[in-house]
Amino acid sequence: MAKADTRSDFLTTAAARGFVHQCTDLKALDTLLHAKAPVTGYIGFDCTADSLHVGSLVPIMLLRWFQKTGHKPVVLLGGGTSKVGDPSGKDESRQLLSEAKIAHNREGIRKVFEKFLTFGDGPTDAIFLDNAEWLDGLSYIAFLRDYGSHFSVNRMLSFDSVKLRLEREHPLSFLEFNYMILQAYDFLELRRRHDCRLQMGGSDQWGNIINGVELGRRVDGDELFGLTSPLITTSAGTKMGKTAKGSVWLDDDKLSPYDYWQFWRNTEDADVGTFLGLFTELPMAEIDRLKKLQGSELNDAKKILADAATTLCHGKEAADAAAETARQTFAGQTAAGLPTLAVPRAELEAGIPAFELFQRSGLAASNAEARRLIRGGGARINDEAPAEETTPIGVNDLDADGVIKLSAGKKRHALVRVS
RNA sequence: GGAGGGGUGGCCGAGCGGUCAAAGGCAGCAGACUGUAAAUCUGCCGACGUACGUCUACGUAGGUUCGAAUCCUACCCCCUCCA
Repeated sequence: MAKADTRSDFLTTAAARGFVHQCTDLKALDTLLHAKAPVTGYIGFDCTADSLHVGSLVPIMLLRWFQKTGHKPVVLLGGGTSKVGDPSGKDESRQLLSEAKIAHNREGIRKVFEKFLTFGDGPTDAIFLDNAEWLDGLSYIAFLRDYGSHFSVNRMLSFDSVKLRLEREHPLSFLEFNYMILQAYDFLELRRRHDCRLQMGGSDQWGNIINGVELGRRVDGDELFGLTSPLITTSAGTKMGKTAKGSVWLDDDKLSPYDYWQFWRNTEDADVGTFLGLFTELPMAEIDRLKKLQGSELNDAKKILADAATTLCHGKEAADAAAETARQTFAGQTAAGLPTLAVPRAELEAGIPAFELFQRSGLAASNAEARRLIRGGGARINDEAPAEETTPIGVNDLDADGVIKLSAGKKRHALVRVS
């Protein structure tokens, strides 16, 4: 990694924390960032879902550092390119999204960003842009004539994003093939409209980014820069950001702060140091100390990671509550902060079969799955295994606080209350 | 437009008239071991029913057959080569 002699705050910090993978011209970029007060830089985000998950956290944090070190971040939402679909790294063609869906997604994503960046009109305030603004109005012939000659198909075919698809004989439509051209054009527009000089992104965006850098140079004679971050996988080699419940969303409507906290708490040993650098703002000296912890002591580092990451995303209060819920739960107590299922008193008086309760609480996806869970010995009701799948659970099982605690394995818990 | 190959469960991938809810792998869930870690081992892994069971599922729609993922017909989609 480029630890070299950078002088700018931004590159020095970004490199030390593990954000830097490749740069088009590290020296020149460093000089620019060091010399000029706010430089404008951007990262593009898809509008393919109505929220973002931890998979996008690296670029989000990178923009945050960009802002903190005195520069102006631009969040470019791909309202226009979402209508095309980025083929990078995917074998399947993306589904095309409707306008209404894209608008809905855009708002959800905006909400997430507001937690991580400061927006406004000031010189280093972040701004949101949507590339639909300039892409929607493009006229095909004019565009081809003005920019088409600057793209070499030979070259484009050599980019990994395209090459992979071709080699694996997966279909790549012309529509998708155009994605990189549009992305390159975005950079040009951003330079013209906002004097944006830097595009950042994941390492899978490298090809797309250099296209933009080159287009800017050829058309406007600008010196533009590209910077990519490593693609983060867990040390087990799997893509990060999946749990039992699916994606790890950054929106508390989609994933509770408690589950978010748990996600970080369950980080593999080998990833703790990397994650602390990327996903927290703890000083590097502290991180160096934490990642040296051995064996079970690393659990303390994981808690710090979970606290810090959850605070960034959901605020201090929610992080503390999540930590407390976790502490109680794993100390064998019944914590009030767990997900709760409300059941009418009459139903509880009649008794509900154990398997049904697990299904309704969300701990099992179907009755059949709940039954398997019980049969396999993974289910607990108030910390005791139910005798049978159908054992009726009722008012007698309520504890002193009026709740029944359900557990699926050691980590997944839920409460039942009378409504 | 012509010739050939192909579309199977979350993914990859076998099956090619019954013994197929469909091999195997990956992913996932649970158990053991641990440190709410990793690795390893074990069990589970379409839905619904306590259960012999029922329903849904092998691109789509029909057909042949006692019986089809497997055969036939039409259609849709993908790939390769030719024009």
